[in-house]
Amino acid sequence: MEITYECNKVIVNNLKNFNPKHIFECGQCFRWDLQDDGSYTGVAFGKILNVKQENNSIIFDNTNIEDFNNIWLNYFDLNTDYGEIKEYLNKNDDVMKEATKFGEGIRILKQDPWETLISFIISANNAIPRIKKSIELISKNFGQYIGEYKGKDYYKFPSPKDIYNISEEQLKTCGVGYRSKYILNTAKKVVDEKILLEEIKKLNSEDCSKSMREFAGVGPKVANCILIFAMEKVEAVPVDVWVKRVMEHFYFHKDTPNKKIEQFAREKYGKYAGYAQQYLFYYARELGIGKK
DNA sequence: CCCCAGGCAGTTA
DNA sequence: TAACTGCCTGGG
Repeated sequence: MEITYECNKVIVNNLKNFNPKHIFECGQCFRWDLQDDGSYTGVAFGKILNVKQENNSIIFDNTNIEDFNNIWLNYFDLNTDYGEIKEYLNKNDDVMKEATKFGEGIRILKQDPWETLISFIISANNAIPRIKKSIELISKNFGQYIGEYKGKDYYKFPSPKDIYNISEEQLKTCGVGYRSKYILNTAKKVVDEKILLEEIKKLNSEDCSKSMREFAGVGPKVANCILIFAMEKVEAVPVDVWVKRVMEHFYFHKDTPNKKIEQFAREKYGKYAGYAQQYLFYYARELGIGKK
């Protein structure tokens, strides 16, 4: 990995295991949008960034050295060796060999806990395009304006206090439906009880999950998503319909309870079970594996 | 028109 | 503690 700096952009050469499409379309994030030139523009930690792959380079546009080192290096998990992870997962597992080849450039983003908490409450029983639309509207309507990039305005994801101060009716205009109650309750709980998600992040996997499930609208699957995508618990295995389908298709050959699938994955893939889940999810969803 | 989507909470037995 | 059911919304 060689990093060079130019005016308003950071270029990383020879970065292995990094593919913007795989990263942004593997279901872990909702605020990155594909542009006409094949790049992705998104907002994270209050900053607008554009990511483009060109030959052997990844170009991070609209940023500088400080932000790259302080935010993006960690956000994109650039110090983790995904080659080693894949090697570990692929051992004695032909399905995983295919899945890691298919989503070779996946990286688990280290996202903001609050934004991830609300985003995955919205994700329950919902479709990705609609989740994205709701989060965009919530940010636009209730988040702080950041600036414009290539003719489009961008907004921060609203803070707990920002959401605390809005009504259920206002929130429903963002298309979240019955989840509005959960979102408002969660904002109220965080503000009133002065909950520090960064402290919860320090807990072990089990306690962290327990804490998250105290929020309305957070069950086992959503909690595991928050754990892996924001709490750095890379052994967490969210079992959604796609992971359920792919696991039943390749390993169980029959209808299996989600809990059993989670347990199986954690035993089979150990400390990297969360990564395994992510490769399997992307593989299954893109190819429609197990879909009736 | 009907169907369902990356689950959850609330209610039964 | 497992099984069952309704649920906002909008695109196919």
